Amino acid sequence: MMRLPTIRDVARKAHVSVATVSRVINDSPNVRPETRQRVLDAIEDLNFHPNPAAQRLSGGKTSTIGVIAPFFTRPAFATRLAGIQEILDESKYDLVLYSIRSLSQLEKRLSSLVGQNRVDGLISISVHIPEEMILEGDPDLPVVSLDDERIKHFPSIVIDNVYGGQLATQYLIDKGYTRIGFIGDSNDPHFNFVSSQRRFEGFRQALEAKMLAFEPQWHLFGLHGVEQAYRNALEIFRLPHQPEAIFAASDTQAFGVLKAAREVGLNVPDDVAVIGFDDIEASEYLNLTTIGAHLYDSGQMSARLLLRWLLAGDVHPDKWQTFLPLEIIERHTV
Amino acid sequence: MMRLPTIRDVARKAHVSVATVSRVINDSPNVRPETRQRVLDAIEDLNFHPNPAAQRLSGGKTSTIGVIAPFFTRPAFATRLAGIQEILDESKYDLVLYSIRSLSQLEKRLSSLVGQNRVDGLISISVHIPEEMILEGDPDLPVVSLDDERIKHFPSIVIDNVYGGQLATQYLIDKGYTRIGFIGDSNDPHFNFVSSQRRFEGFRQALEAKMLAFEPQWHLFGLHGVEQAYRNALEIFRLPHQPEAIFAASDTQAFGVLKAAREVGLNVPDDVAVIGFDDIEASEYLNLTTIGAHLYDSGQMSARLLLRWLLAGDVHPDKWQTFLPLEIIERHTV
DNA sequence: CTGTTAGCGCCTTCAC
DNA sequence: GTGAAGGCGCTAACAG
Repeated sequence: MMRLPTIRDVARKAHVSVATVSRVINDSPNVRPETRQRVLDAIEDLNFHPNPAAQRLSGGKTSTIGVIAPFFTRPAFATRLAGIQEILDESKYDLVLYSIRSLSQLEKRLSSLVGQNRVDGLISISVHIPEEMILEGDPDLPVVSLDDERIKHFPSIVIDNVYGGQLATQYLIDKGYTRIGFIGDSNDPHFNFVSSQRRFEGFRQALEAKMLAFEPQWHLFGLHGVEQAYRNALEIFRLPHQPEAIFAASDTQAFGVLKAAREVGLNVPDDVAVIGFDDIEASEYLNLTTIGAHLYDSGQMSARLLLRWLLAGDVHPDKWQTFLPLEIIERHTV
Repeated sequence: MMRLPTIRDVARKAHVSVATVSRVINDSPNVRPETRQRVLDAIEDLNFHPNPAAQRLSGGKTSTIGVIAPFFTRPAFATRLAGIQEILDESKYDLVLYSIRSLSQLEKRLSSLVGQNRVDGLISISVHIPEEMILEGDPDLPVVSLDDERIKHFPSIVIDNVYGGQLATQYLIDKGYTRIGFIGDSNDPHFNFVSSQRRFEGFRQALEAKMLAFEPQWHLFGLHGVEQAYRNALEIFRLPHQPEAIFAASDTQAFGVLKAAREVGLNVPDDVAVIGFDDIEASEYLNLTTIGAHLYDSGQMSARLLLRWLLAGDVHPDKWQTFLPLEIIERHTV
């Protein structure tokens, strides 16, 4: 197995200097068309590809974008990642995946990244990155935040969770339900996610606006996941005085509610209506009525934003914070 | 923003040569403990991290593992990827994600990878990589294949789909069902996946072994996905003479069957039983009885295998092909 | 055990 | 428009 061709081999073959070859590789303008063509031919003949490591070392750029995601905790993340992937795939950037399982791991990962010139840019999905670490350690690093309302110093793509909570609740109200329960997250131990709380806020506001009953025993919180939601829903369903509809802070939790309803023999939506939030893939299978959060699109948006930043050198102020459109996906659980 | 410290800065500070610093970085044995410590201290003081690009260029290694996956087509892939991620996360290797959408894109991607020294190793999920491309272009590239029965020249982690098909079918038979239908994939236009066909083969064998009815109109094939499976199942359910149970080649398709059953008012499992294959996450939400294929674990296994290969220089013959254990996950649809 | 030195492959002034 | 030469940060002989 022989040595890969280098820029020098190309230069020799095309009877030019390495500098010229470098120029055509980086399509610098100052090359006569015919020499350029000669070089191109040589490149073709030799099946030459510039060595990325050398380009990185010499140019100071990595052609790499890091994506930080709390991978395993929720299905929505994979969908967003897929959206990012699709966009980066068409670019010259490699996508390297950093998956984290806790805030402390996030910090570790960040300190191994920040100021080390390992990536040209970063996208963080859902986790709230410690902004000071970046501002202090590598203030010029382009970072785009996806799905974190709390971010301050970086451009972001966010869900208006309060509004989303109102939207879901209002939808239930419009459908004629007046006794509405809520199943959401207790404080998240690993990442301090707050979306559930914000959605609950929207829920309350919508009820208040209509002066509807707000029964504490109808609002239960637990660790995120099907299981906890299932248990909490069971508890609610065993109440003597039950709600007619339940708003779950996420689709996953809505599945738990559905499971509980099935178990106690409650028919959905006739006996109890259920609406979720996110519109993950499985929701379609389950015919879950939910709030669509454009997961895949938002991944694409974040990648496009970062790419433009990398290209233009800065981000247009209009794009600093963009709210995702939210929409009701009507299926069969309401 | 000042220059990052280099190996030279460390050398100066520790009063040694760069070679020595390099030695302690790569923990080479030939360094006196006290000098090593001195170097370590200097590294610590300067917060020095070796520049990966330089290491790659100089050492000829990339510290990068490429993962090739048909990302968007099926949920099972994301789960496997997550397993890989977890293992690589603990290693020094970066995981760069290559997602492909067709066989032709796979070839393009491969030719940009093979022989270009861009990755130290490759894991391919579910897609059948054109082995000659690698054998000819970069015979020393470590490649591990995950979930592709057809692979010949590389170590692999595979599902025995025929056996799995038998297992599912046998389970149905044991439960007393004798009239069993099948919903699977027609020929896959993008990737030539064959798992569905193999599972069908197992299905047939199990029926034959028990001399059970094999009704062509009970076996329908379509593009992979909920929708097609749903349509096909509807068709079957409208037959005058219906099966009592249906084996779907994947969980996703089983969801389509469930949806169809609900729609025509068939109760599962009383009127019709349904078993799937894979045990993806959503299956738990849906209480789907299925064949568990250890998706996450298999991702981990493939990563461990590749890591060992990278470390040891070769793979132990015993590990050349490992079949995943398959198990019946009993839930509520049978 | 430690230091010197020559690359790794490419980019980028700076001359011409 | 093109070439020569230095350097990016690190590793790997080769000496000593």
